[in-house]
Amino acid sequence: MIDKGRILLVDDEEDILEFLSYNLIKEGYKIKTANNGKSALKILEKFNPDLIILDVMMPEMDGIEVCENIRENEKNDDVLILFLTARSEDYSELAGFSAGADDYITKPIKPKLLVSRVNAILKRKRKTNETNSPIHIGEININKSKHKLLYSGKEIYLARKEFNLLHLLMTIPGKVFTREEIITTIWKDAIVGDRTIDVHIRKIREKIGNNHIKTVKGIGYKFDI
Amino acid sequence: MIDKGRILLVDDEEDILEFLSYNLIKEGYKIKTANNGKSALKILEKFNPDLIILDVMMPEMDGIEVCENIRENEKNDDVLILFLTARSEDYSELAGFSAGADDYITKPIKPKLLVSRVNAILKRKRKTNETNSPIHIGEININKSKHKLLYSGKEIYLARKEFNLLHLLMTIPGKVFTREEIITTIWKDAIVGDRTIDVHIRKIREKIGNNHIKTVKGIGYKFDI
DNA sequence: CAAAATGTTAAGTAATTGTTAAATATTTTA
DNA sequence: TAAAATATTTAACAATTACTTAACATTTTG
Repeated sequence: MIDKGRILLVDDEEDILEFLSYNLIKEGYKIKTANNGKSALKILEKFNPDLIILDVMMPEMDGIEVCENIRENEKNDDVLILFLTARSEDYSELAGFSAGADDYITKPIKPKLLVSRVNAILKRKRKTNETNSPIHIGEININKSKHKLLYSGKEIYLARKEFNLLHLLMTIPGKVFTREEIITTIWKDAIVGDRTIDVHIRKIREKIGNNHIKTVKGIGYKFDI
Repeated sequence: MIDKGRILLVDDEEDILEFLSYNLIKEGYKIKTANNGKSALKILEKFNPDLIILDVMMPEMDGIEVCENIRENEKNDDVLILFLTARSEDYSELAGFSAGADDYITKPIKPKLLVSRVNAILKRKRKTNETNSPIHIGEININKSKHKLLYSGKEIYLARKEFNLLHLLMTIPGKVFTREEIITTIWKDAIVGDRTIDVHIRKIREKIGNNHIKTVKGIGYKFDI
């Protein structure tokens, strides 16, 4: 089955984690679970989910707090957060939204509702992701509208051409972009010499290391994780 | 009472319109009602609501259709749409979200839930929409409606263009505003020379230091914390 | 191994932005 | 309303940064 997306579930009740997992795996999502805020934050670093489903009521660190923690780190700008709240806790919606939540679902959870909501929110995400929104791959975070590149959370400055080039490669990780594609995208109609791309590639590699941009001889370059 | 926002209610049942109106007027919202999709679209043109509450099940044109109609027109990009759906119609959420709804409430409607949901969704909107509300970032406090800038609590005077420019950059911290964006926002259609922006930037930097406004060569300027 | 393609360097060239001070505009004040 | 005070824009030039090139080295491929 195709990878529809990655979801991190956070709840202190094992039953609920299982219930959610069961229904979402059936839909084709990749799932990880955490039963408290701390371990959620830990898993978050490696798992790079598209969506976090977060119970508001948890011992120690509640959902609101976890959410705020997540949002503090710029790296997580583009992860979606969905709250689980008991129907009675009306107030929590307000606090939740201002803490940076994107949506919420009330308990008791109905499978059909859950699934349709998750599908909807992730569909929306994919749509906005295609253009200018931040791309997050592995340790690398690139945000075109902010012209900002984070590598392991550290900001690295790239000049305009370098930035655009890296961004282009990252829009479709794994895809080999031919030299021609690169030229027409980054340089439009300008005519530039043969070594120009290489020099830019070199400068990017100088800054982010040699592990990500791979040369495919005779064709072009690609970004790999 | 202060104008908290404008809401358009659309339902074919008069009882529900009254019930919703009663509860929302009590909260300080301005209300208009329509009992079918056609008249809703008509009212929409003049009333300019912040939020439309839309019943899914209506004769002739159902909520989904109305919603799609609304979203077709770019003018309505920023109006929020909230669906009313009977509990059993789970499927409608899916259709609703993909038609461009922002949230939904299930019938039977509980007043407290309704009100808190509406408050929350409109609060979120105001927060993102309100260009005039004070912005507070780090040591800097800028208040457009008062034309006042505080730096570490101390007032600093900025001339109008300087002020508008700084304010613009601060509306989305981190985002790089291109020179073109800046020109069209601050100068509207006026034609100004190439160095004008730089001079203003320089004056702002003179007053608040060089640590906040960053140059992104070839692109524009951004405000960073 | 030879040809083709890519990598590397440093230097030259181009493009962009910074800085002044003076020229205009605009607003305020008397 | 005229003078004074401020604000804004321009223009000339300096400084900085980005980009490209060219020459040569290295790697890959058939």
